[in-house]
Amino acid sequence: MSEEKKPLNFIEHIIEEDLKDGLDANDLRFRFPPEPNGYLHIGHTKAIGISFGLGEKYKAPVNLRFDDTNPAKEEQEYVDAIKEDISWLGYKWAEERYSSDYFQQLYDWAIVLIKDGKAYVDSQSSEAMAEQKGTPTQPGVNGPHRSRSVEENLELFERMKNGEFNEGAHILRAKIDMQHPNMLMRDPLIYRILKKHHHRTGNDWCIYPMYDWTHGESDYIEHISHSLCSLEFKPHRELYDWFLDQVVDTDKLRPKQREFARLNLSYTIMSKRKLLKLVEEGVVSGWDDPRMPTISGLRRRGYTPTSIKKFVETVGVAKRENSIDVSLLEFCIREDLNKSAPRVMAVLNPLKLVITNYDADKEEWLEAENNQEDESAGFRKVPFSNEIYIEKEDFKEEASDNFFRLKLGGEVRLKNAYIIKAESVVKDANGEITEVHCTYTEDTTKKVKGTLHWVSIQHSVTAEVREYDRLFNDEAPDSHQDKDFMEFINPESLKIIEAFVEPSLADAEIGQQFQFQRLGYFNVDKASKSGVLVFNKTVGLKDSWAKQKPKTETNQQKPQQKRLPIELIKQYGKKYDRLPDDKREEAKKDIQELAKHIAYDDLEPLFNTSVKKSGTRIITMISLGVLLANGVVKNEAINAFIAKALEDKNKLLVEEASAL
RNA sequence: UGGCCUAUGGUGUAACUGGCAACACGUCGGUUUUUGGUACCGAAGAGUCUAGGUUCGAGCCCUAGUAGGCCAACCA
Repeated sequence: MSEEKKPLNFIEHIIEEDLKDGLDANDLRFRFPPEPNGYLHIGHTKAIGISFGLGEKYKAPVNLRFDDTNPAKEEQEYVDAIKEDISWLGYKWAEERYSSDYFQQLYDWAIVLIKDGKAYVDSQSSEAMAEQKGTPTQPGVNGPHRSRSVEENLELFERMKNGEFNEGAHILRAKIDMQHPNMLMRDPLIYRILKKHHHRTGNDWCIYPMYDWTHGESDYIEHISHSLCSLEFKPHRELYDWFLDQVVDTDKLRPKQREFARLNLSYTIMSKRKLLKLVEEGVVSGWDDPRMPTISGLRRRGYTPTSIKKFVETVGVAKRENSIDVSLLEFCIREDLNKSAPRVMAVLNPLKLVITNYDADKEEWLEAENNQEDESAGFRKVPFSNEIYIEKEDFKEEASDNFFRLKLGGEVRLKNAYIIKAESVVKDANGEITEVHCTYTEDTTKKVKGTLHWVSIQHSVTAEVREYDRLFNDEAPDSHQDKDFMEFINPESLKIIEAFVEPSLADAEIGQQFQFQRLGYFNVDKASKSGVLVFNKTVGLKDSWAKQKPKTETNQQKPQQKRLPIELIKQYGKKYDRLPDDKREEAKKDIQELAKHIAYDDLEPLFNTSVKKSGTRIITMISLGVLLANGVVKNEAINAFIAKALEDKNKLLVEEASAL
C-alpha cells in the first residue's frame, strides 16, 4: 500500500494528537446537530462532511442529533427534510437522537446545580437582566435574586416546571460571574418557561433548556468525543466546559468542542432566516427551487451527491473566514456529470435549415454514441431528414476565420451525420434570417473545423427548458450594512425556453440527467409529465468561445479589501531593492502617489528600520521626500535618518537620501 | 472602552517537532478531438499583513502594531 499522505486539516491534527495521548480509537464518536427549523443548505454540507467524513475516516459512529430545545420554531417537516437530505448525500448516522430525549436528565442535573449553589431563579424582566449584564466592554453587576436560598430556588424551579407561572415570569440561570470578560459567563440562562407544544414531547414540559446547557450535556450523554461546530460558537466553549465541569464523571469520556469556519459561497446567502424569506415572499417557488442553495434545491437542479461531497472536500477546513467562488461548485458538478451523463442533442434557440439535395421524403436513423467517456454507455439512433433545426448562434452570413460554425459558403459537420455547406439564406420582411439552405455530402471523412448539434424537425419533441442564473447580482448580498439583501435579487434568474429535443428523450424520466451536446447538463424536473417534458439546466459546459467575445456582462470587479496607503508602501519595502529597473520605477511612482495620503506620524516609526532591510528604508526615504515637498519641516529624527542613509552601502538608498 | 479568534498567489486549502512555499479551482498558451466539452502538456501568478526579536536558518516561535471576524436573543 503506497499511502500517499493526504495532509491533515487542523481538526484531524487534534484527533491524531488525542489518539497519541492515549484516547482509544474506539472511543471516537461524532455528531451532526441540526436544529429542525429550516432546510439544510450547502453550508451545512460542510459541517456534515466534516463530522460524517471523520466518522468514515476513523470508522467511528456519527449520531444525527436534532437540537430541538425551542418548540416555538421547530417542526416535524424539517426533521423529515433533514433526514432525507443527509441520506441522499449518502451518509448513514449511527443513531437518531433528539436533545428532547434528555429533557428529564437535564432537569435532574439542573436540580443538582441549584443544590450546589451553582444556579438560581431570577424573576426580573429580560430588560432588567440585560441591563445588569453590562456590555462587551463593561462588566455586569449582580441582580437582586442572585443570593436566593437553595430552598427558595428549588421551590420556584419546581413551580416553574409545574406550569404555575407565565412565560417570562422566571428563569433559571447559572451563578458564575457577572464581571466575567466573556459575556456568556455572566450568569447565563439555563431554563425558560415556554408554554408551547413540542413536536416530540407534546405538552409534557413548560420549561425548556437553553442551547448552552443542552448541547454539551447531550454530547456527554452520547459519549461524543469531538463536538465540532462553526466559529461563532468559540466563545461558548468556555461555558460548554463550565457546564460539563458540573456534571462530568472524571473516568468517563469528556467531550471536546472545536470550531471551524463556516462555508460562504459567492453570489448567495446562507442564512436560514433569509432563505425562508425568499420562500415566503414567493421570490422562489419553494425550499427546493433549483436556484436555492439548499440541498434539496441543488438536488432538483441536478447536482449529485458525489459532486457536492467533492466540493466540500476541496474547499477544506480551517479557521479563517472564507468566500468560495461558485465556479468551484460548477467545476465539481461538471466533472461528475461528464463521466456519467448520456449525450443527446437538443436545440434551444432554433433556426430552420433545409438540405436541398436530400430527398424530402427520405429519413435515416443514424447511429450516435451515448457517451464517449463511458464505453459501456453504448449507442442509440437519431433520425435525420432534409429539414433540421440548428442553434441560431451557430450560423452567420459572414464571419471571420475563428468562427468555427456555419457561414455562407462554409462547411461544417453535423454531429453524428453529414457534412453540409451553406448555400443561401431566406429572410423575412424585417431582414431576419428564417431559413438556411445547404447541400450535404456523404463523405464524412473530410476535415472541417466545426461540428454542430441539430434536431430533425419532423421527428423533434418539444420540451420546456428552465435556464437559471444566479439569484443575486451581488457577490455577497447579505454583507452590506446599508442595503438589504433583497435589493440584489436578480430579476432574470429564471428563463423559460421552448426547446426541440431528439425523440429518444420523449420518455425520459424525472431526475434523469443528460448532456445536451455543446450546451450543458440538464435534468428532468419533477414538473415533467408524460407528453410534457420539463428540463432544468444544471450547469453549462465550459465555453471558451464565449469568453473570446467581448462580454456585454461587465466583469464585476472584486471589491478588494481596502488597505491603508502606509501599509501598501510598507509592502513595497519588502522587495523594492530587488525589483528590475523598470518595475522599480513604476513602484516608485506608486509609492510617491500613496505617500500623498499618509501622515508623518505613520512614517516616523519606520526610521528605526534595521540596517539590513534596505528596501524598507528606501521606500521610507521616498515617502519622506513627498512629505517634505508637501511642507513637512525637517526635524532631528528626519535629519538623523537621512544622515545614516547617506553612509549606507546600498546605492539606491544613498541616491534617494542625497536627493533630500 | 474589554475579551476571544484569524491573517499564505485572484479564490480555497497545504507546508509533519523551524530547512528551497505546494495542491485544486480560476487565468493564459499548446496538443488531441465528430461537443470551441473532455483528456493531456506547459506558463504566468504569492516570498507568507507590518515592524522588531530569537536562530546558522522563521510562513511556522516571541513582542508590538494593523486589518477583518465573533461576543450585550428567555435563538441555535
